[in-house]
Amino acid sequence: MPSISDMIEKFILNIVENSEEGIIHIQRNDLSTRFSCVPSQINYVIKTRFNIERGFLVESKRGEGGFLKIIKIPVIQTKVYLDRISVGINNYIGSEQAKNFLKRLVEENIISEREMNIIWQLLRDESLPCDKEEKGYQRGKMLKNLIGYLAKEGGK
Amino acid sequence: MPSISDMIEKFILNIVENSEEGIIHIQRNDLSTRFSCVPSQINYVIKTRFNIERGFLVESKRGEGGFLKIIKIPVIQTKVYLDRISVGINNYIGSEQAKNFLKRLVEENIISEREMNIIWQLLRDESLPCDKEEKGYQRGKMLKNLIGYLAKEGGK
DNA sequence: TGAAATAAAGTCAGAGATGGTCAAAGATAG
DNA sequence: CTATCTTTGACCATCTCTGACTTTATTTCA
Repeated sequence: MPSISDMIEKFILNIVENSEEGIIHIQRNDLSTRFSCVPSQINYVIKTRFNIERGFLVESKRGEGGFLKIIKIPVIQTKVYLDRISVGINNYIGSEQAKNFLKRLVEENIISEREMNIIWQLLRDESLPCDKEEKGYQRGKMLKNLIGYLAKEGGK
Repeated sequence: MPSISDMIEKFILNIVENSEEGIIHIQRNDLSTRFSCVPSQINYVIKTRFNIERGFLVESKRGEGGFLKIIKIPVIQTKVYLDRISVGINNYIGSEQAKNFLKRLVEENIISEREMNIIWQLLRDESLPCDKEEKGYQRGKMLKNLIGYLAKEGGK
């Protein structure tokens, strides 16, 4: 017996697969009404099924005209990057580890030197004014979303 | 479904883009009548979409013959622009404000579209898992460091 | 000429419309 | 029986829309 979350997943997946660009906009309240569940269950589905590891990027907007934007990215490519930086969910990424990862991306022609420098400016210690633990956690999130984008756009 | 504000934005943008000098005069009441909204919603659109971060100046006149004058700021020297927006970056930077800065950097030819997307992945809400106040503070730091780098390296 | 009327535009706080987070309770698989 | 997955609801954050009140400029007319 599939759970409601499974059905919601299928529903969204179907829309994504049938979209031109692999990019769709949906509304959280629409979905929760359609499946007679609380709105936050949609967040649960997003978090567990439409994450980077499964090959999706998600952005959203609140207020009138709000939406969830779900972007499908090539999951194989993503997995390769994720494995390489060894970032599991919620993993800590130190600044050295991040720098090394970026350097490898440059060596492999996935990002340019300049892009590496730009990224570095955003995730070096001085740009994250919080304690060490949190810095690492944030770098993890930041790099995951970056990886998602790179997997979708390809190297440059 | 785009919000009314989004449609008003598009409408104004279209007029600006099709103007000779990037300078237009419109009337607040005209717009609010056309879009069946209260006049103050036009102020809201102006404030959130035609602000300095996005590269616009707005002047106005009240009374008989009143108008809104919307000016698209022309591209200027990279260094001058970076110095200028550096001043605008205070402690707290919301995600919309950050996005506006980035869009403008693209228009100024200081960063590429791809670089904008990369940067966006690193400072959007979903990449900064902390509370609101801290997100804003961190974006400020991140952007300051980024601008410092760009000022040194020059546009691309 | 100067006060009153008229015709814009500006401000701001609050209501409305979405989406997000988190922890606890409930369900299920091994 | 226990670990994991799902469901729920209370509370939070963000974006948009509205209306009452204010400010400024022009016109009218005594």
